[in-house]
Amino acid sequence: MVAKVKTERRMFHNNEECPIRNVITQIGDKWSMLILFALVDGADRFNSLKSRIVGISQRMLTQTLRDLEREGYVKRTVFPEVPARVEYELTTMGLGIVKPLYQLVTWASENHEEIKRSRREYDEKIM
Amino acid sequence: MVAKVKTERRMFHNNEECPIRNVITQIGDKWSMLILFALVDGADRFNSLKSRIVGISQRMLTQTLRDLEREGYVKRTVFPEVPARVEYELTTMGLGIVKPLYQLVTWASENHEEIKRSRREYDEKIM
DNA sequence: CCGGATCCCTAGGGATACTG
DNA sequence: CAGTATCCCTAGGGATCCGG
Repeated sequence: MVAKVKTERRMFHNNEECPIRNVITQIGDKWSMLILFALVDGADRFNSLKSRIVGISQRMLTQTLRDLEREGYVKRTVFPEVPARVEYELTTMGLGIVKPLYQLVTWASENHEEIKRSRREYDEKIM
Repeated sequence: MVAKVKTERRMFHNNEECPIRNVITQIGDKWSMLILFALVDGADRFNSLKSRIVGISQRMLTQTLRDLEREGYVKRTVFPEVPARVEYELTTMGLGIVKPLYQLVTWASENHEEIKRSRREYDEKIM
């Protein structure tokens, strides 16, 4: 069986003490995973990321990159050129978390048709 | 190498077409994962879940359970007794998604000290 | 016991305009 | 180019009270 995530059938709840919430809360936001995946193939610059991650605003790209940097997933490098050039790349830990995330994405890809079907079915029952 | 999640270096963005966002958005909320994990060992009743998942409100437990049911992860069974008794259990698909989620949780458990360290370091640099 | 219905408040996040 | 700073609006979610 899989490892326990609870204490005596009592679930963690405090963000500080619960690794699940503590880690997933950050990655679970709107853009973090997409940015991590966008960096898997190697370093990239701000505006390149912005155009590749369709729909993200400048504000959220900056902010999420800062958060990912703070968590230790992303390394930010400023090249003192004119105009400024900034590159972002995954750290070892960033590459580390991407692996289990891919497991999830793979599962999601394989099952999201079934999930959409389940949603439709549920919604029909309600109405 | 891992499977691509992008199209020609262009990331998915639309929730309808992007399995990542489409699936993760749902379980990425505040309580879904905790509820799924709470049901791994078998079916459980509403109030039992409520006391085991410390900190969850009645409102959010109900709502999240409904969402999980709609996604197809959880089956809800009402026993026509007095007082009413309702049991929730994982479906096959619910058990399915728990596996990759555990990969993530395991990773999180192993790395969240390192992450907390990274946060402290980052915050010190800023101030 | 298991919720549904309300009220309310905050954090997340979009749009836009401005800088080194 | 790579941000910062504002404004603003909505969705998430807590607290509380009511009902089958």
